[in-house]
Amino acid sequence: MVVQADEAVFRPVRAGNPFEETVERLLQAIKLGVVVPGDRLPPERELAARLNVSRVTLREAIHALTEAGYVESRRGRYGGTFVNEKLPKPRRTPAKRLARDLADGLDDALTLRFVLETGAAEAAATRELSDAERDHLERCLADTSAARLADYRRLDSRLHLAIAEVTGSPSLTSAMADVRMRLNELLDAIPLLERNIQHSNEQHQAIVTAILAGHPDAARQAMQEHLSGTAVLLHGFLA
Amino acid sequence: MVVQADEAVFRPVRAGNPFEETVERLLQAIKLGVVVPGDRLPPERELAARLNVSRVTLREAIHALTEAGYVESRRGRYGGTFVNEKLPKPRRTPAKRLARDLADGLDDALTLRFVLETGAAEAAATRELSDAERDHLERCLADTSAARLADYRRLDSRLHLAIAEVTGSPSLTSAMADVRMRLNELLDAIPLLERNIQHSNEQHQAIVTAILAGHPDAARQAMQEHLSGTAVLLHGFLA
DNA sequence: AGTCAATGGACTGGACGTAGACCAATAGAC
DNA sequence: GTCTATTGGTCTACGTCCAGTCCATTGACT
Repeated sequence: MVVQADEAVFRPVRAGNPFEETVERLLQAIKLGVVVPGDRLPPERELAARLNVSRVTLREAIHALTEAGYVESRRGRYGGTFVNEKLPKPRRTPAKRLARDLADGLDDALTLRFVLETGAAEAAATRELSDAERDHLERCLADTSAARLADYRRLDSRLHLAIAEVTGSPSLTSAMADVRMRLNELLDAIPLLERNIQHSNEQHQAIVTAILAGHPDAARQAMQEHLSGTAVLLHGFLA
Repeated sequence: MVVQADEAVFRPVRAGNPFEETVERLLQAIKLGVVVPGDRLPPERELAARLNVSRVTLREAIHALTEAGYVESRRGRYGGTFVNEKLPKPRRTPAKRLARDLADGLDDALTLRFVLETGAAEAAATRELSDAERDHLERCLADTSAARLADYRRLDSRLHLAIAEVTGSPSLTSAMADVRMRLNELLDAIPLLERNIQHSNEQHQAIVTAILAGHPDAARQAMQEHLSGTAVLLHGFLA
Protein backbone atom coordinates (compact mmCIF):
# COMPACT_ATOMS: atom_id res chain seq x y z
CA MET A 1 0.00 0.00 0.00
CA VAL A 2 2.97 2.32 -0.02
CA VAL A 3 2.67 1.83 -3.75
CA GLN A 4 -0.02 4.40 -4.37
CA ALA A 5 1.76 7.27 -2.63
CA ASP A 6 4.91 6.28 -4.48
CA GLU A 7 3.09 6.70 -7.74
CA ALA A 8 1.99 10.15 -6.78
CA VAL A 9 5.37 11.37 -5.59
CA PHE A 10 7.60 9.63 -8.12
CA ARG A 11 5.44 10.64 -11.07
CA PRO A 12 7.24 12.29 -14.02
CA VAL A 13 8.89 15.60 -13.25
CA ARG A 14 7.78 16.92 -16.62
CA ALA A 15 5.24 15.48 -19.05
CA GLY A 16 7.10 16.12 -22.30
CA ASN A 17 9.57 18.52 -23.85
CA PRO A 18 9.06 22.27 -23.55
CA PHE A 19 7.72 22.47 -27.08
CA GLU A 20 4.92 19.98 -26.46
CA GLU A 21 4.06 21.52 -23.12
CA THR A 22 3.85 24.95 -24.70
CA VAL A 23 1.55 23.76 -27.46
CA GLU A 24 -0.64 22.16 -24.84
CA ARG A 25 -0.83 25.38 -22.86
CA LEU A 26 -1.79 27.49 -25.83
CA LEU A 27 -4.43 24.96 -26.80
CA GLN A 28 -5.69 25.14 -23.25
CA ALA A 29 -6.11 28.89 -23.53
CA ILE A 30 -8.07 28.52 -26.76
CA LYS A 31 -10.14 25.44 -25.97
CA LEU A 32 -11.13 26.61 -22.52
CA GLY A 33 -12.16 29.98 -23.87
CA VAL A 34 -9.57 32.05 -22.03
CA VAL A 35 -8.81 33.69 -25.35
CA VAL A 36 -11.68 33.87 -27.81
CA PRO A 37 -11.66 34.09 -31.62
CA GLY A 38 -10.37 37.49 -32.69
CA ASP A 39 -8.32 37.94 -29.52
CA ARG A 40 -4.64 38.73 -29.71
CA LEU A 41 -2.17 36.67 -27.72
CA PRO A 42 0.41 38.57 -25.70
CA PRO A 43 3.54 39.55 -27.71
CA GLU A 44 5.97 36.67 -28.13
CA ARG A 45 8.62 38.19 -25.89
CA GLU A 46 6.19 38.68 -23.03
CA LEU A 47 4.44 35.35 -23.46
CA ALA A 48 7.73 33.47 -23.61
CA ALA A 49 8.78 35.11 -20.36
CA ARG A 50 5.51 34.21 -18.65
CA LEU A 51 5.65 30.60 -19.81
CA ASN A 52 9.33 30.48 -18.83
CA VAL A 53 10.26 29.21 -22.27
CA SER A 54 12.64 30.63 -24.86
CA ARG A 55 11.16 32.66 -27.65
CA VAL A 56 12.35 30.09 -30.17
CA THR A 57 10.41 27.34 -28.47
CA LEU A 58 7.31 29.49 -28.13
CA ARG A 59 7.51 30.38 -31.81
CA GLU A 60 7.73 26.74 -32.77
CA ALA A 61 4.61 26.07 -30.73
CA ILE A 62 2.79 28.99 -32.34
CA HIS A 63 3.89 27.74 -35.74
CA ALA A 64 2.38 24.34 -34.98
CA LEU A 65 -0.91 25.95 -33.99
CA THR A 66 -0.84 28.07 -37.15
CA GLU A 67 -0.48 24.95 -39.28
CA ALA A 68 -3.32 23.35 -37.34
CA GLY A 69 -5.49 26.34 -38.11
CA TYR A 70 -5.94 27.75 -34.62
CA VAL A 71 -4.09 31.07 -34.91
CA GLU A 72 -2.62 33.51 -37.42
CA SER A 73 0.27 35.92 -37.02
CA ARG A 74 0.71 39.39 -38.49
CA ARG A 75 3.89 41.43 -38.36
CA GLY A 76 4.51 45.06 -37.58
CA ARG A 77 3.33 47.40 -34.92
CA TYR A 78 -0.20 46.54 -33.82
CA GLY A 79 0.46 43.11 -35.28
CA GLY A 80 0.61 39.96 -33.22
CA THR A 81 -0.78 36.45 -33.09
CA PHE A 82 -4.56 36.24 -33.30
CA VAL A 83 -7.01 33.45 -32.56
CA ASN A 84 -8.86 32.46 -35.73
CA GLU A 85 -12.56 33.18 -36.04
CA LYS A 86 -13.10 29.70 -37.45
CA LEU A 87 -11.53 27.16 -35.14
CA PRO A 88 -10.72 23.71 -36.48
CA LYS A 89 -13.10 20.95 -35.46
CA PRO A 90 -11.72 18.74 -32.72
CA ARG A 91 -10.83 15.53 -34.50
CA ARG A 92 -12.41 12.45 -33.01
CA THR A 93 -9.91 10.62 -30.93
CA PRO A 94 -9.42 7.02 -32.11
CA ALA A 95 -11.42 4.49 -30.09
CA LYS A 96 -8.23 2.73 -29.10
CA ARG A 97 -6.94 5.88 -27.49
CA LEU A 98 -10.21 6.39 -25.68
CA ALA A 99 -10.13 2.87 -24.34
CA ARG A 100 -6.68 3.49 -22.97
CA ASP A 101 -7.65 6.76 -21.33
CA LEU A 102 -10.65 5.04 -19.93
CA ALA A 103 -8.72 2.29 -18.23
CA ASP A 104 -5.99 4.71 -17.29
CA GLY A 105 -7.64 7.52 -15.60
CA LEU A 106 -11.27 8.26 -16.22
CA ASP A 107 -12.21 7.68 -12.61
CA ASP A 108 -9.09 9.51 -11.53
CA ALA A 109 -10.01 12.58 -13.55
CA LEU A 110 -13.66 12.45 -12.56
CA THR A 111 -12.81 12.21 -8.87
CA LEU A 112 -10.41 15.11 -9.07
CA ARG A 113 -12.87 17.18 -11.06
CA PHE A 114 -15.60 16.51 -8.54
CA VAL A 115 -13.42 17.60 -5.66
CA LEU A 116 -12.11 20.71 -7.40
CA GLU A 117 -15.34 21.97 -8.90
CA THR A 118 -17.62 21.42 -5.93
CA GLY A 119 -14.91 22.90 -3.72
CA ALA A 120 -14.53 25.90 -6.00
CA ALA A 121 -18.26 26.56 -6.02
CA GLU A 122 -18.35 26.43 -2.24
CA ALA A 123 -15.26 28.61 -1.85
CA ALA A 124 -16.58 31.15 -4.35
CA ALA A 125 -19.87 31.41 -2.44
CA THR A 126 -17.96 31.86 0.82
CA ARG A 127 -15.91 34.80 -0.37
CA GLU A 128 -16.87 38.44 -0.47
CA LEU A 129 -17.02 39.17 -4.20
CA SER A 130 -16.14 42.50 -5.78
CA ASP A 131 -18.47 44.11 -8.29
CA ALA A 132 -16.08 43.29 -11.10
CA GLU A 133 -16.07 39.65 -10.09
CA ARG A 134 -19.85 39.48 -9.92
CA ASP A 135 -20.10 41.09 -13.35
CA HIS A 136 -17.57 38.66 -14.72
CA LEU A 137 -19.51 35.66 -13.46
CA GLU A 138 -22.80 36.92 -14.83
CA ARG A 139 -21.21 37.79 -18.15
CA CYS A 140 -19.82 34.27 -18.51
CA LEU A 141 -23.18 32.81 -17.54
CA ALA A 142 -25.00 34.89 -20.14
CA ASP A 143 -22.45 34.02 -22.83
CA THR A 144 -22.87 30.33 -22.14
CA SER A 145 -26.66 30.50 -22.19
CA ALA A 146 -26.58 32.26 -25.55
CA ALA A 147 -23.95 29.92 -27.01
CA ARG A 148 -24.54 28.04 -30.22
CA LEU A 149 -23.97 24.33 -30.18
CA ALA A 150 -20.56 24.51 -31.83
CA ASP A 151 -19.27 26.94 -29.21
CA TYR A 152 -20.92 25.38 -26.21
CA ARG A 153 -18.10 23.29 -24.79
CA ARG A 154 -15.72 26.23 -24.94
CA LEU A 155 -18.03 28.71 -23.26
CA ASP A 156 -19.14 26.15 -20.71
CA SER A 157 -15.50 25.62 -19.77
CA ARG A 158 -15.02 29.36 -19.59
CA LEU A 159 -17.89 29.67 -17.13
CA HIS A 160 -16.60 26.92 -14.89
CA LEU A 161 -13.15 28.50 -15.00
CA ALA A 162 -14.70 31.82 -14.01
CA ILE A 163 -16.08 30.19 -10.88
CA ALA A 164 -12.58 29.04 -10.02
CA GLU A 165 -11.26 32.52 -10.69
CA VAL A 166 -13.56 34.20 -8.21
CA THR A 167 -12.25 31.95 -5.44
CA GLY A 168 -9.15 34.14 -5.67
CA SER A 169 -6.90 31.08 -5.81
CA PRO A 170 -4.81 30.90 -9.00
CA SER A 171 -3.58 27.41 -8.11
CA LEU A 172 -7.13 26.19 -7.91
CA THR A 173 -7.89 27.76 -11.26
CA SER A 174 -4.87 26.09 -12.83
CA ALA A 175 -5.75 22.71 -11.42
CA MET A 176 -9.29 22.99 -12.72
CA ALA A 177 -8.08 24.04 -16.16
CA ASP A 178 -5.82 21.01 -16.31
CA VAL A 179 -8.40 18.46 -15.31
CA ARG A 180 -10.95 19.99 -17.68
CA MET A 181 -8.57 19.58 -20.59
CA ARG A 182 -8.20 15.91 -19.72
CA LEU A 183 -11.95 15.41 -19.67
CA ASN A 184 -12.77 17.54 -22.70
CA GLU A 185 -10.90 15.14 -24.93
CA LEU A 186 -13.24 12.40 -23.81
CA LEU A 187 -16.31 14.61 -23.96
CA ASP A 188 -15.55 15.45 -27.59
CA ALA A 189 -16.27 11.82 -28.38
CA ILE A 190 -19.81 12.17 -27.10
CA PRO A 191 -22.60 13.87 -29.05
CA LEU A 192 -23.96 17.07 -27.54
CA LEU A 193 -27.74 17.22 -27.43
CA GLU A 194 -29.91 20.32 -27.41
CA ARG A 195 -31.89 19.19 -24.39
CA ASN A 196 -28.72 18.44 -22.46
CA ILE A 197 -27.68 22.02 -23.08
CA GLN A 198 -30.96 23.42 -21.85
CA HIS A 199 -30.73 21.38 -18.68
CA SER A 200 -27.14 22.43 -18.25
CA ASN A 201 -28.04 26.09 -18.55
CA GLU A 202 -30.62 25.82 -15.82
CA GLN A 203 -28.09 24.23 -13.53
CA HIS A 204 -25.53 26.92 -14.36
CA GLN A 205 -28.08 29.51 -13.39
CA ALA A 206 -28.67 27.82 -10.05
CA ILE A 207 -24.96 27.56 -9.32
CA VAL A 208 -24.20 31.18 -10.12
CA THR A 209 -27.23 32.39 -8.20
CA ALA A 210 -26.12 30.47 -5.11
CA ILE A 211 -22.60 31.86 -5.40
CA LEU A 212 -23.75 35.44 -5.82
CA ALA A 213 -26.17 35.04 -2.92
CA GLY A 214 -23.35 33.71 -0.76
CA HIS A 215 -24.81 30.28 -0.05
CA PRO A 216 -21.87 27.85 0.04
CA ASP A 217 -23.89 24.72 0.72
CA ALA A 218 -26.39 25.47 -2.01
CA ALA A 219 -23.62 26.26 -4.47
CA ARG A 220 -21.83 23.00 -3.67
CA GLN A 221 -25.07 21.05 -3.94
CA ALA A 222 -26.00 22.62 -7.29
CA MET A 223 -22.53 21.99 -8.70
CA GLN A 224 -22.64 18.40 -7.50
CA GLU A 225 -25.88 17.76 -9.38
CA HIS A 226 -24.52 19.48 -12.45
CA LEU A 227 -21.37 17.34 -12.51
CA SER A 228 -23.15 14.07 -11.92
CA GLY A 229 -24.83 14.56 -15.29
CA THR A 230 -21.65 14.42 -17.35
CA ALA A 231 -20.17 11.81 -15.04
CA VAL A 232 -22.89 9.27 -15.76
CA LEU A 233 -22.82 10.31 -19.42
CA LEU A 234 -19.14 9.51 -19.68
CA HIS A 235 -19.45 6.28 -17.78
CA GLY A 236 -22.37 5.30 -19.97
CA PHE A 237 -20.69 6.00 -23.29
CA LEU A 238 -17.27 4.72 -22.44
CA ALA A 239 -17.89 1.90 -20.03
CA MET B 1 -11.05 40.24 -15.34
CA VAL B 2 -9.64 38.09 -18.09
CA VAL B 3 -6.42 38.71 -16.24
CA GLN B 4 -6.86 36.02 -13.60
CA ALA B 5 -7.55 33.18 -16.02
CA ASP B 6 -4.58 34.38 -18.08
CA GLU B 7 -2.37 34.00 -15.04
CA ALA B 8 -3.55 30.44 -14.55
CA VAL B 9 -3.12 29.35 -18.16
CA PHE B 10 0.02 31.30 -19.06
CA ARG B 11 1.81 30.29 -15.89
CA PRO B 12 5.35 28.84 -16.32
CA VAL B 13 5.51 25.59 -18.23
CA ARG B 14 8.12 24.31 -15.81
CA ALA B 15 9.12 25.69 -12.43
CA GLY B 16 12.87 25.21 -12.70
CA ASN B 17 15.44 22.99 -14.33
CA PRO B 18 15.10 19.21 -14.10
CA PHE B 19 17.74 19.03 -11.40
CA GLU B 20 15.88 21.36 -9.05
CA GLU B 21 12.57 19.70 -9.74
CA THR B 22 14.05 16.32 -9.01
CA VAL B 23 15.53 17.45 -5.71
CA GLU B 24 12.17 18.88 -4.79
CA ARG B 25 10.44 15.61 -5.55
CA LEU B 26 12.81 13.52 -3.50
CA LEU B 27 12.47 15.94 -0.61
CA GLN B 28 8.73 15.60 -0.97
CA ALA B 29 8.97 11.84 -0.61
CA ILE B 30 11.04 12.20 2.55
CA LYS B 31 9.32 15.14 4.19
CA LEU B 32 5.82 13.83 3.59
CA GLY B 33 6.75 10.45 4.98
CA VAL B 34 6.28 8.46 1.79
CA VAL B 35 9.69 6.97 2.45
CA VAL B 36 10.72 6.70 6.09
CA PRO B 37 14.18 6.60 7.68
CA GLY B 38 15.85 3.30 6.84
CA ASP B 39 13.86 2.85 3.62
CA ARG B 40 15.62 2.27 0.36
CA LEU B 41 14.76 4.39 -2.65
CA PRO B 42 14.08 2.58 -5.92
CA PRO B 43 17.23 1.82 -7.96
CA GLU B 44 18.53 4.81 -9.90
CA ARG B 45 17.65 3.37 -13.29
CA GLU B 46 14.06 2.70 -12.29
CA LEU B 47 13.59 5.95 -10.41
CA ALA B 48 15.04 7.98 -13.28
CA ALA B 49 12.58 6.33 -15.65
CA ARG B 50 9.63 7.02 -13.38
CA LEU B 51 10.60 10.65 -12.89
CA ASN B 52 11.26 10.93 -16.62
CA VAL B 53 14.70 12.34 -15.98
CA SER B 54 18.10 11.11 -17.10
CA ARG B 55 20.07 9.06 -14.67
CA VAL B 56 22.75 11.73 -14.63
CA THR B 57 20.30 14.34 -13.45
CA LEU B 58 18.80 12.05 -10.85
CA ARG B 59 22.25 11.23 -9.53
CA GLU B 60 23.07 14.92 -9.20
CA ALA B 61 19.88 15.37 -7.19
CA ILE B 62 20.71 12.41 -4.95
CA HIS B 63 24.19 13.80 -4.50
CA ALA B 64 22.74 17.09 -3.32
CA LEU B 65 20.52 15.31 -0.82
CA THR B 66 23.49 13.27 0.38
CA GLU B 67 25.43 16.46 1.06
CA ALA B 68 22.43 17.87 2.86
CA GLY B 69 22.32 14.78 5.08
CA TYR B 70 19.03 13.26 3.96
CA VAL B 71 20.22 10.07 2.30
CA GLU B 72 23.23 7.78 1.94
CA SER B 73 24.20 5.52 -0.94
CA ARG B 74 25.84 2.11 -0.85
CA ARG B 75 27.12 0.21 -3.85
CA GLY B 76 26.85 -3.41 -4.82
CA ARG B 77 23.99 -5.83 -4.97
CA TYR B 78 21.53 -5.18 -2.13
CA GLY B 79 23.00 -1.70 -2.05
CA GLY B 80 21.06 1.39 -2.97
CA THR B 81 20.20 4.83 -1.66
CA PHE B 82 18.79 4.85 1.87
CA VAL B 83 16.97 7.49 3.87
CA ASN B 84 19.02 8.47 6.93
CA GLU B 85 17.76 7.56 10.38
CA LYS B 86 18.64 11.05 11.59
CA LEU B 87 17.11 13.60 9.28
CA PRO B 88 18.50 17.13 9.22
CA LYS B 89 16.40 19.72 11.02
CA PRO B 90 14.43 21.92 8.67
CA ARG B 91 16.27 25.21 8.74
CA ARG B 92 14.13 28.17 9.65
CA THR B 93 13.23 30.03 6.55
CA PRO B 94 14.36 33.68 6.69
CA ALA B 95 11.61 36.06 7.71
CA LYS B 96 11.97 37.91 4.43
CA ARG B 97 11.17 34.76 2.49
CA LEU B 98 8.19 34.09 4.69
CA ALA B 99 6.88 37.59 4.13
CA ARG B 100 7.12 37.08 0.41
CA ASP B 101 5.34 33.73 0.51
CA LEU B 102 2.74 35.30 2.69
CA ALA B 103 1.96 38.08 0.30
CA ASP B 104 2.34 35.76 -2.64
CA GLY B 105 0.18 32.86 -1.93
CA LEU B 106 -0.78 31.97 1.58
CA ASP B 107 -4.46 32.40 0.88
CA ASP B 108 -4.02 30.69 -2.44
CA ALA B 109 -2.45 27.64 -0.84
CA LEU B 110 -4.91 27.56 2.04
CA THR B 111 -7.88 27.75 -0.29
CA LEU B 112 -6.55 24.96 -2.47
CA ARG B 113 -5.72 22.84 0.53
CA PHE B 114 -9.17 23.31 1.95
CA VAL B 115 -10.81 22.25 -1.29
CA LEU B 116 -8.53 19.26 -1.82
CA GLU B 117 -8.51 17.87 1.71
CA THR B 118 -12.19 18.24 2.51
CA GLY B 119 -12.97 16.83 -0.92
CA ALA B 120 -10.59 13.93 -0.38
CA ALA B 121 -12.14 13.09 2.98
CA GLU B 122 -15.60 13.10 1.45
CA ALA B 123 -14.53 11.06 -1.59
CA ALA B 124 -12.73 8.54 0.61
CA ALA B 125 -15.83 8.05 2.73
CA THR B 126 -17.95 7.63 -0.38
CA ARG B 127 -15.86 4.82 -1.82
CA GLU B 128 -16.02 1.15 -1.03
CA LEU B 129 -12.68 0.50 0.69
CA SER B 130 -10.72 -2.73 0.48
CA ASP B 131 -9.39 -4.39 3.61
CA ALA B 132 -5.87 -3.38 2.67
CA GLU B 133 -6.94 0.23 2.34
CA ARG B 134 -8.71 0.21 5.69
CA ASP B 135 -5.66 -1.31 7.34
CA HIS B 136 -3.43 1.26 5.72
CA LEU B 137 -5.54 4.13 7.01
CA GLU B 138 -5.65 2.77 10.53
CA ARG B 139 -1.93 2.06 10.51
CA CYS B 140 -1.17 5.64 9.50
CA LEU B 141 -3.55 6.92 12.16
CA ALA B 142 -1.89 4.84 14.86
CA ASP B 143 1.60 5.90 13.73
CA THR B 144 0.63 9.54 13.94
CA SER B 145 -0.92 9.20 17.36
CA ALA B 146 2.22 7.55 18.67
CA ALA B 147 4.56 10.03 17.00
CA ARG B 148 7.13 11.96 18.96
CA LEU B 149 7.17 15.71 18.54
CA ALA B 150 10.12 15.73 16.15
CA ASP B 151 8.41 13.29 13.79
CA TYR B 152 4.92 14.69 14.08
CA ARG B 153 4.75 16.85 10.97
CA ARG B 154 6.02 14.04 8.80
CA LEU B 155 3.63 11.42 10.09
CA ASP B 156 0.75 13.85 10.08
CA SER B 157 1.43 14.53 6.41
CA ARG B 158 1.63 10.81 5.78
CA LEU B 159 -1.80 10.30 7.30
CA HIS B 160 -3.39 13.05 5.27
CA LEU B 161 -1.76 11.64 2.16
CA ALA B 162 -3.16 8.22 3.03
CA ILE B 163 -6.65 9.69 2.99
CA ALA B 164 -6.00 10.98 -0.51
CA GLU B 165 -4.66 7.59 -1.52
CA VAL B 166 -7.80 5.74 -0.57
CA THR B 167 -9.86 7.97 -2.85
CA GLY B 168 -8.23 5.95 -5.63
CA SER B 169 -7.27 9.10 -7.51
CA PRO B 170 -3.51 9.47 -8.02
CA SER B 171 -3.94 12.99 -9.41
CA LEU B 172 -5.70 14.03 -6.26
CA THR B 173 -2.93 12.53 -4.17
CA SER B 174 -0.30 14.38 -6.18
CA ALA B 175 -2.11 17.68 -5.89
CA MET B 176 -2.43 17.26 -2.13
CA ALA B 177 1.24 16.37 -1.80
CA ASP B 178 2.22 19.51 -3.69
CA VAL B 179 0.09 21.90 -1.70
CA ARG B 180 1.20 20.31 1.56
CA MET B 181 4.83 20.92 0.67
CA ARG B 182 4.03 24.57 0.06
CA LEU B 183 2.37 24.90 3.46
CA ASN B 184 4.85 22.80 5.45
CA GLU B 185 7.56 25.34 4.79
CA LEU B 186 5.44 27.94 6.49
CA LEU B 187 4.37 25.60 9.27
CA ASP B 188 8.01 24.90 10.10
CA ALA B 189 8.27 28.50 11.21
CA ILE B 190 5.60 27.96 13.84
CA PRO B 191 6.24 26.20 17.15
CA LEU B 192 4.43 22.91 17.63
CA LEU B 193 2.71 22.57 21.00
CA GLU B 194 1.89 19.38 22.87
CA ARG B 195 -1.72 20.32 23.38
CA ASN B 196 -2.14 21.16 19.69
CA ILE B 197 -0.96 17.65 18.92
CA GLN B 198 -3.41 16.08 21.31
CA HIS B 199 -6.28 18.02 19.82
CA SER B 200 -5.06 17.13 16.36
CA ASN B 201 -5.01 13.44 17.19
CA GLU B 202 -8.60 13.51 18.37
CA GLN B 203 -9.65 15.15 15.13
CA HIS B 204 -7.69 12.62 13.11
CA GLN B 205 -9.53 9.87 14.91
CA ALA B 206 -12.88 11.44 14.08
CA ILE B 207 -11.96 11.86 10.42
CA VAL B 208 -10.76 8.30 9.95
CA THR B 209 -13.74 6.91 11.83
CA ALA B 210 -16.14 8.78 9.56
CA ILE B 211 -14.30 7.58 6.46
CA LEU B 212 -14.26 3.95 7.57
CA ALA B 213 -17.93 4.15 8.52
CA GLY B 214 -18.74 5.55 5.09
CA HIS B 215 -20.16 8.88 6.23
CA PRO B 216 -19.09 11.46 3.61
CA ASP B 217 -20.71 14.47 5.24
CA ALA B 218 -19.28 13.68 8.65
CA ALA B 219 -15.84 13.09 7.15
CA ARG B 220 -15.94 16.40 5.31
CA GLN B 221 -17.16 18.21 8.41
CA ALA B 222 -14.47 16.69 10.63
CA MET B 223 -11.75 17.52 8.13
CA GLN B 224 -13.03 21.07 7.82
CA GLU B 225 -12.75 21.61 11.57
CA HIS B 226 -9.31 20.03 11.60
CA LEU B 227 -8.02 22.31 8.85
CA SER B 228 -9.47 25.49 10.30
CA GLY B 229 -7.12 25.04 13.23
CA THR B 230 -3.91 25.37 11.26
CA ALA B 231 -5.47 27.97 9.00
CA VAL B 232 -6.10 30.41 11.84
CA LEU B 233 -2.72 29.48 13.33
CA LEU B 234 -0.94 30.44 10.12
CA HIS B 235 -2.93 33.61 9.70
CA GLY B 236 -2.24 34.51 13.31
CA PHE B 237 1.50 33.97 13.21
CA LEU B 238 2.16 35.38 9.77
CA ALA B 239 -0.39 38.13 9.39
C1' DA C 1 36.24 -19.67 -1.74
C1' DG C 2 34.15 -18.57 -6.03
C1' DT C 3 30.31 -16.92 -8.80
C1' DC C 4 27.12 -13.69 -10.33
C1' DA C 5 23.35 -10.56 -10.51
C1' DA C 6 22.13 -6.10 -9.03
C1' DT C 7 23.46 -1.78 -7.88
C1' DG C 8 26.03 2.78 -7.73
C1' DG C 9 29.75 5.44 -10.44
C1' DA C 10 31.80 7.56 -14.56
C1' DC C 11 32.29 8.91 -19.42
C1' DT C 12 31.00 10.46 -24.34
C1' DG C 13 28.53 12.19 -28.43
C1' DG C 14 24.50 14.24 -29.83
C1' DA C 15 19.98 16.50 -29.54
C1' DC C 16 17.36 20.05 -27.68
C1' DG C 17 16.60 24.48 -25.52
C1' DT C 18 18.28 29.16 -24.46
C1' DA C 19 19.97 33.88 -24.62
C1' DG C 20 20.81 37.64 -27.15
C1' DA C 21 21.48 40.23 -31.04
C1' DC C 22 19.87 41.71 -35.36
C1' DC C 23 16.54 42.09 -39.53
C1' DA C 24 11.88 43.12 -41.67
C1' DA C 25 7.41 44.77 -41.81
C1' DT C 26 3.65 47.49 -40.40
C1' DA C 27 0.42 51.13 -38.87
C1' DG C 28 -0.21 55.11 -36.41
C1' DA C 29 1.70 59.91 -35.29
C1' DC C 30 3.38 63.95 -37.04
C1' DG D 1 4.91 61.46 -47.16
C1' DT D 2 8.25 60.46 -43.42
C1' DC D 3 9.36 58.82 -39.02
C1' DT D 4 9.28 55.58 -35.38
C1' DA D 5 7.88 52.34 -31.97
C1' DT D 6 6.29 47.75 -31.78
C1' DT D 7 5.90 43.41 -33.36
C1' DG D 8 7.01 39.00 -35.82
C1' DG D 9 11.13 36.59 -38.25
C1' DT D 10 15.98 34.84 -38.34
C1' DC D 11 20.53 33.53 -37.01
C1' DT D 12 24.54 32.05 -33.97
C1' DA D 13 27.14 30.56 -29.96
C1' DC D 14 26.51 28.28 -25.79
C1' DG D 15 24.52 25.19 -21.95
C1' DT D 16 21.93 21.74 -20.33
C1' DC D 17 20.13 17.36 -20.53
C1' DC D 18 19.85 12.88 -22.34
C1' DA D 19 20.60 7.99 -24.11
C1' DG D 20 23.74 4.58 -24.13
C1' DT D 21 27.79 2.26 -22.65
C1' DC D 22 31.07 0.47 -19.74
C1' DC D 23 33.37 0.13 -15.05
C1' DA D 24 33.54 -0.86 -9.85
C1' DT D 25 31.66 -2.81 -5.86
C1' DT D 26 29.06 -5.63 -3.01
C1' DG D 27 26.89 -9.61 -0.60
C1' DA D 28 23.98 -13.68 -0.91
C1' DC D 29 24.06 -18.18 -2.81
C1' DT D 30 26.30 -22.35 -4.20
